[in-house]
Amino acid sequence: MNKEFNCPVEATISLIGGKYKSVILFHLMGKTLRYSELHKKIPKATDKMLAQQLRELEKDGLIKRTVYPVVPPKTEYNLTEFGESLSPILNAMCNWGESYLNIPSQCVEES
Amino acid sequence: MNKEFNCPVEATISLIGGKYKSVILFHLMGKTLRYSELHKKIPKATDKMLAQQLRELEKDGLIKRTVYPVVPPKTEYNLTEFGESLSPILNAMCNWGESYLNIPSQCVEES
DNA sequence: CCGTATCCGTATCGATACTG
DNA sequence: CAGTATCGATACGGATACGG
Repeated sequence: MNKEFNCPVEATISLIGGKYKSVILFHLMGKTLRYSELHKKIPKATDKMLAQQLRELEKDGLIKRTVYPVVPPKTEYNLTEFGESLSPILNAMCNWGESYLNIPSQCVEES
Repeated sequence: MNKEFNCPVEATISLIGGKYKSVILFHLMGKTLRYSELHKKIPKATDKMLAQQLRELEKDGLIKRTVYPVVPPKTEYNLTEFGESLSPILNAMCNWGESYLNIPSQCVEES
């Protein structure tokens, strides 16, 4: 697999371009969420997809996964500093989607 | 195919998330390029991929394709206003890729 | 020059079932 | 609760050949 990129844009997309990756990252901005909370926010993703994308984001150093050895199980996800550095991009994507695609904003969280 | 999105970010990615789409859009920002010029800037893409992604971008109203009926053939691509509105996102992705991934910038064009 | 057509392997994604 | 395992469909992407 070729991991060299000619263009920064291409490199960036390779990290956040997955079907649910940018959405996951967006929901985790400035927050810590449990697996089930994350899943509620992205209902269309199956467990398989969600777990897989989370593993990749973790491998790429964008998110941190914390497992609490309790019953019932508890796993929390949050962005690393590296992940947080994506905020300008994620916010730009959210704003654009709202403005130009008229997507109802469930991104700007209601409390 | 489900075209409804829960989140603006997801909707945005669905338009620019293709392997070469964001790179194409980026190279066309504020410019008009011929097919061959575009291909030179994205050498890794095959003719098939480049043409396919260009068709999709055209279908989604992000780029305009102009064919000149001359010999040899001449086809030019440029962003629509809709496409230009993505500039903040594309620039953010380029800046981030340069800053955090240390990709040599061939994005900021040398003349 | 600007593509399309065909074939084909791989990666992505979904559905379902199951588990500590 | 937080996943994994398995199977299968389809989309993505590359190689090559060809055409107006």
